Amino acid sequence: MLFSRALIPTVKEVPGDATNQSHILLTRAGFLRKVGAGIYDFLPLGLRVLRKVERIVREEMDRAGGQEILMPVLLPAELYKESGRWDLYGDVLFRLKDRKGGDYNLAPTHEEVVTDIARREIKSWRDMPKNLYQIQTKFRDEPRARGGLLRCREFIMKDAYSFDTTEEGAKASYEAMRVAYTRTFDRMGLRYRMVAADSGAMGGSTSAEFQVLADSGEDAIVACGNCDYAANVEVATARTISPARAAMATTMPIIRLHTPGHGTIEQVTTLLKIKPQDMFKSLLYTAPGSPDLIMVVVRGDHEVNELRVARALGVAEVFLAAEADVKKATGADLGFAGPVGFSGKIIVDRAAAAVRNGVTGANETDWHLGNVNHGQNFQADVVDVRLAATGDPCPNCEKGTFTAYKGIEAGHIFILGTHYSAKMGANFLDESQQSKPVIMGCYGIGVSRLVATAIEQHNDQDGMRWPMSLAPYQLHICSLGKDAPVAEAAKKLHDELEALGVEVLWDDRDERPGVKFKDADLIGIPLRVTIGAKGLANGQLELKPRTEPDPKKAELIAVADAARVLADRVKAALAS
RNA sequence: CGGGGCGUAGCGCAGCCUGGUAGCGCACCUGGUUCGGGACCAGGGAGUCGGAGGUUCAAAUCCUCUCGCCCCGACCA
Repeated sequence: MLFSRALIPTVKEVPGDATNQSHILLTRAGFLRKVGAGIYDFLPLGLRVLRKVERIVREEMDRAGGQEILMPVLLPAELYKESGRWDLYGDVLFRLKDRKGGDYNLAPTHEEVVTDIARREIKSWRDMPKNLYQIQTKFRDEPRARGGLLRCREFIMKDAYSFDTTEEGAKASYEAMRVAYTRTFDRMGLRYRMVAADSGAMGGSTSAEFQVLADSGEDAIVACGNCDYAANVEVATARTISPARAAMATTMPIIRLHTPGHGTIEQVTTLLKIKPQDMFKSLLYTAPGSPDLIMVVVRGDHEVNELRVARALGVAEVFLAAEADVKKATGADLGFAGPVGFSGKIIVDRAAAAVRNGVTGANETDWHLGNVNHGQNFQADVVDVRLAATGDPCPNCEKGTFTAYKGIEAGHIFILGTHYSAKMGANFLDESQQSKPVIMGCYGIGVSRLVATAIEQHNDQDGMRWPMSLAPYQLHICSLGKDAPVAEAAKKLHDELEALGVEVLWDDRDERPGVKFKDADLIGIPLRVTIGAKGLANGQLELKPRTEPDPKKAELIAVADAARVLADRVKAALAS
């Protein structure tokens, strides 16, 4: 491809609304343009990367026994009404009406549609196992689209669905997908962890997320330094160290502490010269169906795991109470809530329950209490409700400790069981002529999100650094100056490489060298070839990998057999 | 959903407080000089100031409504 003919609108200025590297670089390098909130154009280079991601995903799904299908995005509401998600999905579901006033929605995912296929086409135990997948656009009206391609309202996803006759079969299907995902992300050169995850509203028994490690990620995960255990903090078990210590300390009589204007943990610890782990942090939550606020108490240095709070209360989710409600329930301003004397239900985390002679809010503005002890000064249900964090002991091997990471969820695999098949009547006849619901699994990969995710892990101050497997082109030729021999040599090399099956971008523009080098670094094609008049006079051209930080460091290659040598380099990089 | 902020040329922004001829940088076009890490000089084109209504002799500027967009938060009470 000739740069002069391509649409590659690079810009020097950082887009005003971009906050993360992938969004900034995709925009600056001319891969992506914003159309609306969470809605984007893929320009030629961006689409080429997207296609590379799709190709790898497709190859690995096919290898694992999947069959590709294509389901519609526009869905009659009946399907989602049948599964109950027409109501459950709430505002996230894009809804519309046709000219007759009939209800429709845009598909946020396709369990209902694929289950509809299954109930019509999969009738016998002989028809299974099956694995159907598609690469298709999804629509979700996110409360807040953000991060460029990382969280969009319209995005491209690979979703696969497995159908089995038995639990064991479903587990085998799940395992095949796990292996396929590992291969997929390995081929993309990503650093990731497979982590235990919440099955959430999906209602399945087994699920795991593939989290690509990146500081810009929205998800928090913890991983053991000693064994393979890794989990989303939502589900990680945070164990408490030596509860025996608590029993040893003698309790002291409660005291009142004047803390005017000091409401936060940080302010109180500074004022009283104590450590956060000697404080009780009290948060108030509302739960659907419960008129009263629930107080959750964790140690001052810990965070509340809201998912676990919800589980402990037997509800789907809980919400932090509004400021006005907190004042009403405690009689004090924010920052001075505490369990002593609180009349409502209290849940205390196991670690907080072990705190002896701790400090907490007095439910009176500008006052705290000292020497507070669970069991003596307040009663509460003891439940593990805190988030796991760095340094916590691993519950799996009991030797290692957790390290916390930020991750971008790139894939999620579930065993769904009969959640949808039972509800929608996707049944089959087994060998003994009994009708049973098929056992399903579902497996997603965020295809368009991966384009951005790869950049989050592969960039530097000059631009993107694509792995060969995802690069929009494999080799970038910069021809410098206007000398006819240089242009001729570049054209010859370009044509020869294309004939050898190499994807080449030749910067043939009438631009100064600096402009070409800056654009080449920004676009981030893994191999760059420079052809200049001086080198050409010696029969040489220069090869520089994008990952080489020294701009002057380049390998000299004889022009005579450059095409063959370079094609071999590309092949080698693809194979590694 | 709560809080904050922004909509002015293709992009990034100033001007608004204190109403009076719409500006800067990048990009773009023309000519010239340059040419191995985002050149320089000269000239030029390009904007219903998000939209609607109002106040006023006069509105980008003040008021009301509305649409769009961004950030923070959905936590440390």
